[in-house]
Amino acid sequence: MTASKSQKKLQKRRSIIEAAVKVFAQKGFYNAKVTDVARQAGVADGTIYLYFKNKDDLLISLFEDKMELILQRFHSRLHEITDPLDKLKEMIDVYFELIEEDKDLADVFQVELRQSTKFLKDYHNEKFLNYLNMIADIIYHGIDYGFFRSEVNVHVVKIMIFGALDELARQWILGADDKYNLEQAKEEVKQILVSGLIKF
Amino acid sequence: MTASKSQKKLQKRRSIIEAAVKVFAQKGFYNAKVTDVARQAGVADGTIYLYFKNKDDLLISLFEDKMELILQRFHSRLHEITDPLDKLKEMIDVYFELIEEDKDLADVFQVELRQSTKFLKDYHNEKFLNYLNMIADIIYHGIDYGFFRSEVNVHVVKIMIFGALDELARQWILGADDKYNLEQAKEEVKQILVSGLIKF
Amino acid sequence: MTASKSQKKLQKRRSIIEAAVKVFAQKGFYNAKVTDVARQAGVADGTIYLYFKNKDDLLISLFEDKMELILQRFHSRLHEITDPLDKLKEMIDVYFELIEEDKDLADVFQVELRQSTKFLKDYHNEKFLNYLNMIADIIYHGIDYGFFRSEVNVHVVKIMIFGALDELARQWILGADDKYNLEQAKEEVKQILVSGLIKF
Amino acid sequence: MTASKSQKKLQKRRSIIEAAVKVFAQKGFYNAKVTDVARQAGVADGTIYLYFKNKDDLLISLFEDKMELILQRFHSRLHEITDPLDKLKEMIDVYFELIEEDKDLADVFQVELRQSTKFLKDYHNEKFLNYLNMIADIIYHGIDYGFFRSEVNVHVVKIMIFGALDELARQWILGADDKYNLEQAKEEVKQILVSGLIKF
DNA sequence: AATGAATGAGATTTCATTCAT
DNA sequence: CATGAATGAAATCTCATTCAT
Repeated sequence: MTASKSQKKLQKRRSIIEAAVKVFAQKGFYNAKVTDVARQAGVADGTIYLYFKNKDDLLISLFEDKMELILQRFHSRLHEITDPLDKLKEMIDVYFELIEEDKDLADVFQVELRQSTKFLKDYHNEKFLNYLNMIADIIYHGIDYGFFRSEVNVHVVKIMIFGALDELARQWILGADDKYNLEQAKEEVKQILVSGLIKF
Repeated sequence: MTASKSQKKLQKRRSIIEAAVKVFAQKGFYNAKVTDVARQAGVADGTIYLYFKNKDDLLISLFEDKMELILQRFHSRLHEITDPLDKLKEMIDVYFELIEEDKDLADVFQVELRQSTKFLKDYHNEKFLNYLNMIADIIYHGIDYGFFRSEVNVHVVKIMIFGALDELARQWILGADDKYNLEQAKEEVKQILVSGLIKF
Repeated sequence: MTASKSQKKLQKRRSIIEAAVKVFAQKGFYNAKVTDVARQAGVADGTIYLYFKNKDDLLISLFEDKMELILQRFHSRLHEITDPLDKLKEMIDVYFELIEEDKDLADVFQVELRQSTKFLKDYHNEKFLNYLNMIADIIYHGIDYGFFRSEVNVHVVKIMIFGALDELARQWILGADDKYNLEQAKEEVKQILVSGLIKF
Repeated sequence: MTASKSQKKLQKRRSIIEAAVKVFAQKGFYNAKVTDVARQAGVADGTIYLYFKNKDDLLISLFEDKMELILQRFHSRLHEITDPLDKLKEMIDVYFELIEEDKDLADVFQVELRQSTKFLKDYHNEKFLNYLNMIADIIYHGIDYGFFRSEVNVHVVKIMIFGALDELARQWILGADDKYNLEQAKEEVKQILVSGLIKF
């Protein structure tokens, strides 16, 4: 009984987060009203506060929950690949898949995630660091296997890669231009990164 | 007389923008109050509204004015360089110089501007496109001179480069980690991009 | 339950309108602060905005609600009278009764409503037209019964009558002079109008 | 020299009042901004305050100046007429002439004048009383000459007449209906008032 | 647990008025 | 005398959060 209750609670918590993703993506965190999220989730305003401490907490929880899922996805798709180049390429594929799959979620990646870093200086953004480290691990793996230049500054490169992918995604989402599709972007990025990292 | 008058007006406009950069960087756009900006600029609240339509307009004006200066800086530093690799490298140098020179401005560009829905979505961002095109021109120049692979998808690459630089800057500004200094980042980025673009 | 709920809402809406009548009459629409109305109604400032879109809407709603009641009063008092002269006289009696009963409401109608440009010009005033038409109907009735001159320009006369009553009410309310009481005014008006309209 | 200076001053004062009439008529006193009046008058904002103590004073001055002119007009047109009926009819003619001549001025009569009565309770509206008394004098004159019923309550009737004319003017100005022209209204009013007042 | 009406602090913005030029 | 940029008090309205039902 307690189990089913907590099951139900989790369910509702999730549906509020889902609503928040949608609303925050559409209006931005600051312009989104708690009422908007409540209406989207089909609950009363007050109900939000039974599941989250306040609006800020909702953003953080949203971020953590979603990031968790994303990290799982990366892990499950990458952990069996041993070839370093394949691993890097697969990571890029998974990234663009995620973007294509859920534009709203992508927006969370693009904008809210950014904010949250600063937003709460105290809040230590562990999930995001895990994400960056996953990229770092791919590079380290490539260096260990002798595919990538050993003098690569992994810390810098992981940020570079994240930034590059991120910005391509943003431009695609904003639809500011239709001069490229994600497929082309994907291939070009792979090409540049592989050439940039590989040892001759 | 008219000249000195409009000179004075421009002066004040500029000082309000300078104040806004400082305040927005410190508190974030949404948490910064118009009063804060006014106090920082040493003017009355109402004065802000003699120079800007509203708070959003202040942010956008800030962006446009500053971007203008930045583009000028890039132009004056790059237009005489003909060697494609030097041109790319110099662009990266200028970029990081700008970041180092004015951390507050960098913060507003990197973080606060991303938060303004209006800015991101509604506002048609000509100055930003000019910036991206400047990067594109450097690549085209390299291709023309036969230094870069001719099949490079310039449109994708310019976004990649922008994103990579941007993210490195943001991470540095947020000071999330002090595992790298800008000097290291600069060199690593040059290395990767040159290797990634160059024709063998 | 839904009924009692909406009952309660209506109750509060009404009490806000009642408070607005009092406050607007006392300070004038433009000088009255929303806070004043809220305090008078015993609610928080924000509550006003749960029931009315804005301050203007409060004034318009006040007018519509009250006018509705007034029209009902006229109707219930006049509809059974068939003698045209009695009908005209009763209308005048009811009018002055209303004024005497609620001086504050009268003031808002006579003075404050005139100030709201929006109200006077933009707002299409159906309720007010109903009111004028009620007067017109009384005249038509008198003409049909052969009591009033058949060549009377009803459209002009209804406005005249409205204006005359209205101004008498206003002067009485403003208390600019205490040279007459409503009773005297009532009789004089009846006398003049009847003599003015009657067929010999 | 002092004379010509004060001549000039009067000129400018008058032009500011003229501007105020236009602006207040268009926007209403409360919605009109001092800047609007200044621009309309072709002077700087601050200049207004060289001629009037404040915005309220501008309204009062406007009212007094205009009322003065109006009273002069009535006087010059009525003082030579001795026949009471002609006098009453001429007054009505002059009234509608004034309305037709200057719609903006009419609006001042219709709306702003109203406000001013309450607007400043302290301010004793002498000019307006003069106006009402002019009407009263016409009635007294008619009674003295034995044309009008001697028991007429002049105080009430003067207000009635003012109200009736006023409302007809307002309805015509607002153009709410084009069901009557001023000519028709004029004749109807004369007819009713004469029949209402006359002694048999 | 859920609701949603009510709260009230607080932010943006306006505009009458002043005063240095 | 005239100007108009600057002021800053003050008002409307919003919205995160609470709490009685």
